[in-house]
Amino acid sequence: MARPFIPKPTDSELEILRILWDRGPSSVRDVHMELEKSKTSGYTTTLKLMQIMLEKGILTRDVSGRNHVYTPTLSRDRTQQQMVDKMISTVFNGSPFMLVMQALGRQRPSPEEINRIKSYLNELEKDRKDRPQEGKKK
Amino acid sequence: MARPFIPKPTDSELEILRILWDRGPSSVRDVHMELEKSKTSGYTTTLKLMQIMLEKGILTRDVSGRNHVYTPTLSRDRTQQQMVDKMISTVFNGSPFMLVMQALGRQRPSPEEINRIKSYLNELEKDRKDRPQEGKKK
DNA sequence: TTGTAGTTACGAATACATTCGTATATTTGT
DNA sequence: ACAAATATACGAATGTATTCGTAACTACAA
Repeated sequence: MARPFIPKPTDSELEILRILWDRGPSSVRDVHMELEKSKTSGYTTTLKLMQIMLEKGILTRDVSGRNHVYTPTLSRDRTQQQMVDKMISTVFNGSPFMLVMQALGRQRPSPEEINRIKSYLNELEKDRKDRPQEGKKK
Repeated sequence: MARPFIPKPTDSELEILRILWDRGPSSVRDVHMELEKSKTSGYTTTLKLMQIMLEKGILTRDVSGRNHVYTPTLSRDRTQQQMVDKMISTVFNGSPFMLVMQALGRQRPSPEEINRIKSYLNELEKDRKDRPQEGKKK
């Protein structure tokens, strides 16, 4: 049941993951009610998708109760990492920098966000000077 | 032949696009020779894929010469925009800021890149003060 | 206990992606 | 002009994603 690696989720599967990340562990019914707001497919379709995601190792489930409760195997953060990495290597020629510039250009960040990015950049600089080799801080 | 909209490229199609963006307009032979370095599939597979991409409107081609020469319909930059937008809305809860932070955390940017990001942020701030409504500058 | 509502399991239809074999067409060297 | 080499076009097999109908199961109320 433990898989060698978890395959990349499809677009439909990502919609379900998004709901589970937002809501926390949920039943098929819960997910489907949320999904209905943007899609027209039926309940058994949602069920089947989640069963397949279970097979793939994308979800785990708790079978003990009245109805099954599903949870994503990977955190949103972890999945973001994987997708960003893949995107950088395929579309951005391996340059995270280009992705950052592109994302900044998409929608203007708020003044507060700008400041948070700046202070993060400062930390990176400081870090680099302090410990040219290591990666960790604090 | 003009399509209402160009569909999102698949992973295989992205590999071909990457080559075309790097090389510029190319024949199937050119693309396939490049593709062979990382894949094992045959020449006619590459051909078929590029024909399908033509059908979808992802590529255009020049048929006048000895062999057909294909060109991406959308620039790398334009495609990057679309993919970044989609990613932000599906995985990053609609927040470009989160994507920026994630990308910065992936691989340490060089000091020069840090400076370029900073000066771009400064421009954004300046822009905002000068013209709180408009988007364009210069 | 039996029916009803709500659930999960399963099989199958459809659509799209990927792959290749083979047929057809075109260029070029002799 | 002909053969060999190289191109494109086409059809079909295979695999995966998406969808749903229907069967089987479960809890609960009457």
